Amino acid sequence: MTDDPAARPRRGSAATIYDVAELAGVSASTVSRALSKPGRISASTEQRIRAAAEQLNFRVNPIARALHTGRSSTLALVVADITNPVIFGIVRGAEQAASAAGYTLVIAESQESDATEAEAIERLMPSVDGMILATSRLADDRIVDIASRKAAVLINRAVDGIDSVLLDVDEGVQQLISHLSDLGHRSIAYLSGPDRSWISERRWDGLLGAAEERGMALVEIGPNAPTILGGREALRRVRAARARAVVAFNDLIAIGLMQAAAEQGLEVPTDLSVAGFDDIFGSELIVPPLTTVRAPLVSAGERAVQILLHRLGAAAPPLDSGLLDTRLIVRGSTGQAPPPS
Amino acid sequence: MTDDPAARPRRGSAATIYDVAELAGVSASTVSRALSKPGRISASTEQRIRAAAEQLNFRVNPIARALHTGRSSTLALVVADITNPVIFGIVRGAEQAASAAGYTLVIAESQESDATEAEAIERLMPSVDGMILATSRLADDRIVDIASRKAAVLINRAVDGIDSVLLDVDEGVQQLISHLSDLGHRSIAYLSGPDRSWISERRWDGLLGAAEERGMALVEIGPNAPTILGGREALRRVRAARARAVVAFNDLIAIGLMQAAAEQGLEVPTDLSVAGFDDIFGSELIVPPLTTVRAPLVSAGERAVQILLHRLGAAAPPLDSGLLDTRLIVRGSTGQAPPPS
DNA sequence: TTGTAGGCGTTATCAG
DNA sequence: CTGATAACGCCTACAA
Repeated sequence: MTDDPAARPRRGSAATIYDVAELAGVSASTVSRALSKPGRISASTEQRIRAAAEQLNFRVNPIARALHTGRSSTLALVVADITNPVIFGIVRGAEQAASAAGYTLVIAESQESDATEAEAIERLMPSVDGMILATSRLADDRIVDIASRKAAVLINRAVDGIDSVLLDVDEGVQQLISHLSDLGHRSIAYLSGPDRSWISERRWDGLLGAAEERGMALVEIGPNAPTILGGREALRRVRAARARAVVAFNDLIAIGLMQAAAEQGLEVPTDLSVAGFDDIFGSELIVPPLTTVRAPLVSAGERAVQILLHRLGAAAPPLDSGLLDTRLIVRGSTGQAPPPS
Repeated sequence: MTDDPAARPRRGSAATIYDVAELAGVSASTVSRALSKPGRISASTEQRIRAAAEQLNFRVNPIARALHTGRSSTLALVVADITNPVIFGIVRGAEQAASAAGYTLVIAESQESDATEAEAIERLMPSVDGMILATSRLADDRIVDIASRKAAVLINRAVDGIDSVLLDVDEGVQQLISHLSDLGHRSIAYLSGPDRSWISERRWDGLLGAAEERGMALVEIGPNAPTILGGREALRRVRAARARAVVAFNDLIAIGLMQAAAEQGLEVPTDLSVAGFDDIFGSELIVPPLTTVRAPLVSAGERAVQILLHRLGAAAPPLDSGLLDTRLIVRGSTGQAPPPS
């Protein structure tokens, strides 16, 4: 006696399993089973259900599923600054790995502020299955706390007991120092990154060790904002230090330094050798092209997702679980040390 | 007679409004009200509820809320290629505007494939409140279909009846053509973008109009992949065409062309003037720095989000609703036309 | 193999 | 102003 609404979902909104069930003449739970665990259901009904779902253009509602299962098939990637080209590679790698596994990636930017970062994390926490912290400004204990509540993986930072994707800085740093040494440099200035940046300190440590080995002098100039502007502003102190070879925390700083140097008539690499880290887009575009320690950023993003998926039981562990290699890319910004004056 | 579990939520998982309610000695619905619409509740109970929520470290579960309200406070941004620097600005603007409004941004990459794009959209559709299609490869009718099911806004593409953020190409193009004309160029080659790219055709149309006005010759060379490699591969045809002034679909193509030209001993801008579109990161880094038509990408991303939020009733309409201005940035890659031979 | 009956955490409706 | 109660769409014991 009621009219038959089976052929279409109610009022414009998306079809539900009930609509499909009605059309296929089965119960909603059967539909649910047919769609989520194929094979555990009679072939003929499964056939009918699939046809009905198709006809209704049905999609499971990930939100409803997530509410019940507690898993949203969503991963969060938290970064300090989206405009930093270092992030691009990580984002790309993570996005590809995530979507290949049927996961969605949400991106949050902390804008270099730990308060903003903490807030973004809290906000995202209930709706993601895991978090990737790519350039966290958070203190170790905050990170431990986060990881205790949700699967988490760090990129380029180590905290005891927390999964992380680490780069083998030493490898590239050794190559870099040896390269500069070969060019006759005996003294190096390191333009450090932001204060309390874990990765900046790792790079500094690596440089320190490598410089000591070769009896080279090393001074630190910083902290510097990890941006082109940060590099430009560092020139003054570089000149004051009479540095002839500068290693910057990242390529952005190196590029800024080179720009400012050029404006003041300083020749790179004749008067000043400059090297960076990361090998971002743009590093080989500038003149002279930048000598830099390349980091496999895309792989880092990929691996972070793989680790997370493995932790979530949604994938096999990453094939290769060691450190990611870094290596020196020699281009034109480093040259022979000027003769001692 | 039962033990009192009020002080902590059950077994490790996050606290719910019931936990808060129990601790505060009120009902769950009161908690819900107190937290979502402050003021509509007695000050004292609201006080107590807030304290209890605080103590339990309670966060509303966005998934549960979304299931009931049908709104997830999430926006999707669909792009063709994350590695394309044009996207960076859009992502940044969109992310900032979204998170400022308490919205989450999810990013999906279609990898230049319309099938992948359609799939990503279908997958995201049920769990977002709106979609931004930034570089869609989809046909008009598919887009219309999507927009009929979910709030949608296009960037850099117009489809009848669909909201979009458009750039005033003509403005920048006029300036560019007039600039080249002033330099004595009478003939221009346009390196077009991907086949069926809406924006490439708009740029072509603009160039055509401006060139006609000035009686300049214009030829199209393409289609080209919108990448550095695409630009490199175009050099051969540029030489064959004896072009002295080239306008590339985007900066990436322009940069690739300049690289290849330099390798073959062609001087820019002496032998060849090159200009691009977008003013991406890197355009002013290369040598000579690239003359380009700047697009306000960050603003485009911002405005797309604003439009969406307005459509969703979550914000006021964008203050300025006209076309976004583009304008010529003259740098070193364009120069005097060589004397007629 | 299939159906029934909760329940996931929240909000909205409707009484009180 | 506050408290029951019923959805939201899906999944999963438990029954049949």
